[in-house]
Amino acid sequence: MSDWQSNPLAIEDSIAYRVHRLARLQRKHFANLARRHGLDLTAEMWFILNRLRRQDGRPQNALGDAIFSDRPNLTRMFARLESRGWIRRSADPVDGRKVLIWLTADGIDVHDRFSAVAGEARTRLFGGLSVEDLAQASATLARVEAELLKDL
Amino acid sequence: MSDWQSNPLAIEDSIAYRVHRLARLQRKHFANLARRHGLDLTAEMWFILNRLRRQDGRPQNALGDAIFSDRPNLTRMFARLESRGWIRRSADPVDGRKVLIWLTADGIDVHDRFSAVAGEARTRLFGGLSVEDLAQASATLARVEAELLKDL
DNA sequence: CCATTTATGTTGCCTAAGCAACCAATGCAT
DNA sequence: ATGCATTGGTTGCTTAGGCAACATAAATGG
Repeated sequence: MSDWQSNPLAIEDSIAYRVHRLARLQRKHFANLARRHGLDLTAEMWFILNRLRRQDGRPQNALGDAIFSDRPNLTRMFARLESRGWIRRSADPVDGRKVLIWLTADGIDVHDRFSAVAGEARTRLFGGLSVEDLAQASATLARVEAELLKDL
Repeated sequence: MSDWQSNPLAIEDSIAYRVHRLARLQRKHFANLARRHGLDLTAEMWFILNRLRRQDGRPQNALGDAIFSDRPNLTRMFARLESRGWIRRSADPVDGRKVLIWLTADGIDVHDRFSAVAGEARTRLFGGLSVEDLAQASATLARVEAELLKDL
């Protein structure tokens, strides 16, 4: 008997579906939030800006770790950020293969202005949950993530 | 003090990042699994096939509920499934606006053959976790989802 | 030192998703 | 019954992501 018939729980309640939906809802929510603040900024761009705000002047390849973005994706992402004027690229004087990424003044400004808004949104979304619940959920997801990484 | 400086936890550990990464890893994992079984099948297609296996002959619009897919997306998704020969579309004799979606014999075959594989993968990914942990994580995510839906 | 391998980035082609605009069919309200 | 709003679907434009192929620079090994 296959479980699309026998599963007493709707498959929509499974973690896999939930994660899928949640990722899209987050993305949408973030974009709307930014739009309401007059910014054409996506969640992914925000991840990158966050990363760069902590440390820039690094080759593209070293900046995708937070979101496991692959090289083609990073190339295009940085092209978009550059077209918005938030980053600039420079050749690595030491290694001719590398392209170093720097936040521009505009990029820093966008990050710092939107930082408060993002913080409020986080509070609104996660503030109602206990620290224990969040930690437990995060730990469970981390274990699934580890399992997924095993198999690529 | 903004939290990109003060947060003691790496932002990569936050639920938002985790959900984002996990969704992509799931998607990748599923596609690889299908490829290894000789199928050009994505997780999203699988969600739809699952939905149709439970009930087909319904208008497109009624079939996106499981993943909250919007109409343009469904149109294109069904076009891809149709090009693979797994579904067919027919005009609704009662309401000229609607397009009814049906699984073909091939679609049913793909679903039923891959169902076992998907089940094994699920066991591998989630089998190591206790039912309580999974339920708790799912409940926590459901609450975040509810919060996201409030704000659109 | 030269040939081969590796590292980095880019491009092309595909799927997925969101948004806005549009079309056609239906329903509704006066 | 006609005009108007609503519904269902499609198309175009955009971002994001995965994969394969490619170009160039650097490292490595004989």
